[in-house]
Amino acid sequence: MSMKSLKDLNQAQLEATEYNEGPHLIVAGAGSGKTKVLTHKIAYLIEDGFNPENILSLTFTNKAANEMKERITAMIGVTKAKKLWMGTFHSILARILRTEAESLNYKKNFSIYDREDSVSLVGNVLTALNISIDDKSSSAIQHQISSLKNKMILPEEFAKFHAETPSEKKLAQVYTEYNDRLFENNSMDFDDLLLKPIQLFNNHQRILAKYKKEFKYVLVDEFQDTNKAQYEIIKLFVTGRTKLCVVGDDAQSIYGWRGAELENMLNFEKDFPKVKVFRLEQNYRSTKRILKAAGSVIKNNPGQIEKTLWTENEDGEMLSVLRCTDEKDEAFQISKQIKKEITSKKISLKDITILYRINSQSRALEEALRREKLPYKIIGGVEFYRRKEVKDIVAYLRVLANQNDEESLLRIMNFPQRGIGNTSISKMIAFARKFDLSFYSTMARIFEVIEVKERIQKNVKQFKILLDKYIDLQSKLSLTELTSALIDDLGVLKMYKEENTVESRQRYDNVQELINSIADFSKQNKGATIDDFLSDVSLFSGIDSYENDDNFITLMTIHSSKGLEFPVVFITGCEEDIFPLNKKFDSDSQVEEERRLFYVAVTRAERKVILSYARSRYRFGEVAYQDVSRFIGEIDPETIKELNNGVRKSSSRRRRAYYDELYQEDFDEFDQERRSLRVGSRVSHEKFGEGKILAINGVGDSQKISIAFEEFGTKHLLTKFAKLTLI
DNA sequence: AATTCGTGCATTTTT
DNA sequence: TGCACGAATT
Repeated sequence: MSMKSLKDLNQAQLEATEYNEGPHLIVAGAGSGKTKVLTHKIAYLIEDGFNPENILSLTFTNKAANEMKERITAMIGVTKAKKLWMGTFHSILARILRTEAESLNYKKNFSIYDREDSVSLVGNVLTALNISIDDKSSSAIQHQISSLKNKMILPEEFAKFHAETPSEKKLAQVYTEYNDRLFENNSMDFDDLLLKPIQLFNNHQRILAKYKKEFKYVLVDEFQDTNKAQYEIIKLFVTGRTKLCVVGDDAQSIYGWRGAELENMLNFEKDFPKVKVFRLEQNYRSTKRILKAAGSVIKNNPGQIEKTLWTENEDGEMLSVLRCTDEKDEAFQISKQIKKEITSKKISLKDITILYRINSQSRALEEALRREKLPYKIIGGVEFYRRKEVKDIVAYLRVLANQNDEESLLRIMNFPQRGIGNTSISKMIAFARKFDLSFYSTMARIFEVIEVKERIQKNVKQFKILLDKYIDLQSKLSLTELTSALIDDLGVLKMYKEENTVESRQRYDNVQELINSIADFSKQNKGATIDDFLSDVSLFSGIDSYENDDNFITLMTIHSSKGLEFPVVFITGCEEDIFPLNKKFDSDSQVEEERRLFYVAVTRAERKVILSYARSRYRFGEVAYQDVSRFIGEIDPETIKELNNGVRKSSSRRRRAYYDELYQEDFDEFDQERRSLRVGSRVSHEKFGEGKILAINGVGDSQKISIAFEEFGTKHLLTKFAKLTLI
């Protein structure tokens, strides 16, 4: 072993790093250093003489890929590191697809539709076919289509073998048309980026052979989250001679809803005989208490890969629970706790994260943090590249790159307003379909579309001239110059400035920011084309932009938090119907996935976990009364305590600033209830008579209470059944 | 064709 | 609650 750096690996990590024979699976528990193993493995291989361009390393987020690239660059230098094939499944395959597009009868400048684009295309298809399916939204139908694609069921197969009921038959029709339109638009959706390569490789053995020869070592991170198509691709690349290393944790599989098949991991040993399995079980992140709590919850899931996560870290603090009246109170109490943490314990804001199950929970939290003047950053939510003004400009770039991209073209027809309304557009679409033309070609022949008013025909003509000018300029200007000139020509900045509202100023800034980000991209990626930039934009996700440099509290969904760690973690909304979500309709397997999500949330924490739940919450426009999450009940009572006994009284003046009188009543009632449960209170029990509370352990239904009764001695009772009255 | 107003509906999670 | 979409109005 030549590398010094291998010294800081533990025995299990070292064995996994050094093993480079046949297919192997590394079962890596939370915080067990799997990224370290992956990066060391790659660096070690290259030092050993392996060609970096023969290594394919696949991750799920760009962020994970970038992080690995950085670490490897630090170890082996930028020249070699740059040659690695390293990225998300989607971005690597998009790259391959651009190279091989012709073999699929696509042009290499194809557009990539994100979810929003796909939904809008589905909407257009529904209108065109004049179909509705059980009153489902286009977004629901898009999701169904996406699920089919994830299972690798193509339109023909679905129509032939799976579509039986009338709704299914209609779905088949929509699915078929949707896919045809994608092809005509020279566009692919996210799922196509996985499906098309499979088609490509199956139909062109020579192309497959080329990549098989290239990829001599394939590494896959977050293997538990691969779907059927991704697994298929891995299998295509890997033959007897290829080396394959997959890393994952079945306990952290949280993308079942997106088609991830945990079975890929559980059955890995069946698909690849003579597989060698390594386990990373030592956790370096969390305290003993946190691991115990997380373990006590996840053990309620059957059928896991056997492993025991342990740590040499200290016991640590108890996990704590904040019981709150409603979502506003929850946000307020969390702010209070944060202030306490930063003043008393030298914890800075960037050490703290607030996690939630659904994005809509962030609103109340944001409001409270703003009021308390606590700086925060939201990861995900409405992302920069998904904002209307940004998407509008991006749509222009897409049309410049790919004139067949009808979705983008329709988006900008009347942006900025040039008097081409829906009526005229519908007429043009009708014309295009009738003569089997693309929308763009129809624009060239606008004077033949006699249904459109003459004045508007001229506007269309003008618009076409503008587009052609920039299509031509593409080859003469840099991407940054092109975009700046275009934005200038469109006059959008001027438009936003003149509007001069809070919103328009924001839009102004965002468009400026887009120009900056293009300049930045061009600098980072010398020689990159407009297609490269557009690929990047489509495949960008909120978490990719996360950097923990500035001093902010981080807010995000639990899904986004995967792979990250923070000293202090707040897990909010621990209520039935939020977390786990939709308990009424959930199958066991869905609850199990929610439980794994809970496990992910808890194991993000290094030192402290604070769970919160609200007794009531505004949902669907009305107050819903919430039950405590079953997951809180599953946590080992020895690791958890309630935090906010008596918090309310001292803060009543503060509270008034937050709540109207209606809430006030509720609080006082709540105080009464809390007071009866305090340690030291005297209580009376039906059978055992009077006594004094010695201790309260746990929360919710599993809460236990110890009482020293005068005549019957000390008893440990479940609070739920004890029927105690305060004396 | 654009603006304004009102109704109804929605909430997972994301590459 | 608040957003998106459709009808009504200018």
